[in-house]
Amino acid sequence: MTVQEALMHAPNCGDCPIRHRAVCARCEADELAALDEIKYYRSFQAGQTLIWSGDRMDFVGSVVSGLATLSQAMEDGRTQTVGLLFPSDFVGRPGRDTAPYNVVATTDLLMCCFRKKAFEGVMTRTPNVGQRLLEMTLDELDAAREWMLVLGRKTAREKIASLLAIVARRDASLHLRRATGRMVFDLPLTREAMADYLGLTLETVSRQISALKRDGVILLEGNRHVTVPDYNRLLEEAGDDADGGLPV
Amino acid sequence: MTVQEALMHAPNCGDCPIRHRAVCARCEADELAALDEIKYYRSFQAGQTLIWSGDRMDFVGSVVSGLATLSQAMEDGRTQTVGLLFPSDFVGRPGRDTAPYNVVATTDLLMCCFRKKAFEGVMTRTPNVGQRLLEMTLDELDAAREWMLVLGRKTAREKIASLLAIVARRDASLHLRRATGRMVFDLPLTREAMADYLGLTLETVSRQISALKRDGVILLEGNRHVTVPDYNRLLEEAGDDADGGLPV
DNA sequence: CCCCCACATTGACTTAGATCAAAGAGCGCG
DNA sequence: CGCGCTCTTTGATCTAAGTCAATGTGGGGG
Repeated sequence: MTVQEALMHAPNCGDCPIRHRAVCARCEADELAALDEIKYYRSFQAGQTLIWSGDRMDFVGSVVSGLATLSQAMEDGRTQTVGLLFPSDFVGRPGRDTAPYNVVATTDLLMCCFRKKAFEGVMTRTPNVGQRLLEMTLDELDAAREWMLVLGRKTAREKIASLLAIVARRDASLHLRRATGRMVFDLPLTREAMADYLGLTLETVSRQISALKRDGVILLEGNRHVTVPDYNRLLEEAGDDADGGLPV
Repeated sequence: MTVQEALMHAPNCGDCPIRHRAVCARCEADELAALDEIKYYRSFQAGQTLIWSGDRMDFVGSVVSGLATLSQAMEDGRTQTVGLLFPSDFVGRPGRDTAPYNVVATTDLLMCCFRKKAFEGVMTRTPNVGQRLLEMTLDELDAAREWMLVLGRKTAREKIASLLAIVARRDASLHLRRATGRMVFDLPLTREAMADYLGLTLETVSRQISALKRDGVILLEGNRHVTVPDYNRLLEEAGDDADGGLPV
């Protein structure tokens, strides 16, 4: 039985893999109980769109496992991914009722959801949820601004390295490891999804990944399985100073 | 006596030009009094750096008049502006004590400041301040993501048009007008500052402004004074649908 | 087991914007 | 009032990344 199945069938906040990082991280036992009462799990398949921009949003929730993207499109079809939603990240906005972005699962995805109305109720009654949400929102704002530097000023090679560094860091954090030295992880994105996040074409993504492989910055096994022999080298390639960007 | 001088000498929250949009917007009389007691004004000259990235931040505050930029730099000198701070926008983050970005005045600037400790105290006691701050932070997150689309996917011409549209919109909002039809305003940024926000070089900014002028999308008097004959035309040039981007 | 099909790579060529270089133009100060 | 400084415009050339076009490839279903 996978973690997903376990949670779908016998959900228990105490055992939840994102308990210590999600919107509920600061909750006391009674607050957790209030959330527990209104929560429900939903799973989505890779490629599925959870929410369309402009849709009425009647739930909010946390990513438990898998990866989703937030994206924006122009009328002519140009697309920009504006955020990656890793496990523990929060989806939705209490107080707004139409979704400003498309939310798309790029891998199979498990979400811990709350009806929006009910969540808003809990939020007004339990300050720890609202405070944690403010904190997470401020972190997301930092991440968005960090990414503005990537989009506005970095070269294609630096962009790829920056994305790999983020995925490596979040993967490590999920396994309670520090981001350092040799790291191994799976890329939860296709080349096209990477291009959409990096403001590049998929051809350029492919070429730069080949170049990083050629130069020994990364090793690939298949298209998705990545080994980074030296995380600091990767950060250098990303144009970050070696202690690197945002703290997790 | 200018608004600035009036505020410096006889500050009164009731008369404040940003009272209805700033972090204090939702405050009741008693909450306002609490903020009033700990507030003080500071003014800065165009070009002055208010805060250096990495500095200890011991105050937070609101822009009352003028414009500041938030920017990030790479070691090799590449710079990206990650946010514009218009009147009513908030600077600083309760709960963090080192500044993540440079804050630079691009025009003469008046700020309504609070010592961070004192502000944090007010925040825990008056829910309306914290809630308003969450709301403003979520709006800033939307703005940052909107800008990611601009940086990642728009052409130089569309980028310039997008920036002009934002400045026009914020200027209108400050004067309690709707953004529509003919609009006249001053650009609070040099070509270089525009380039830093748009992920372009200043030469490209200059060329594209000349092109927009040639095509009648804007009229210029001197380098800073802009007339937009038709705001919807500008939005089209920005690649936005005509009802346009973020609500103010 | 092997065939498909979506995903990925690679190559040849084009182009938007960067870079390098040289004039203009507004304005604050002596 | 005109000197000098900063900001801006414009031109010529270069280049990173985009576009168009084949060609590989690996993993899930028949």
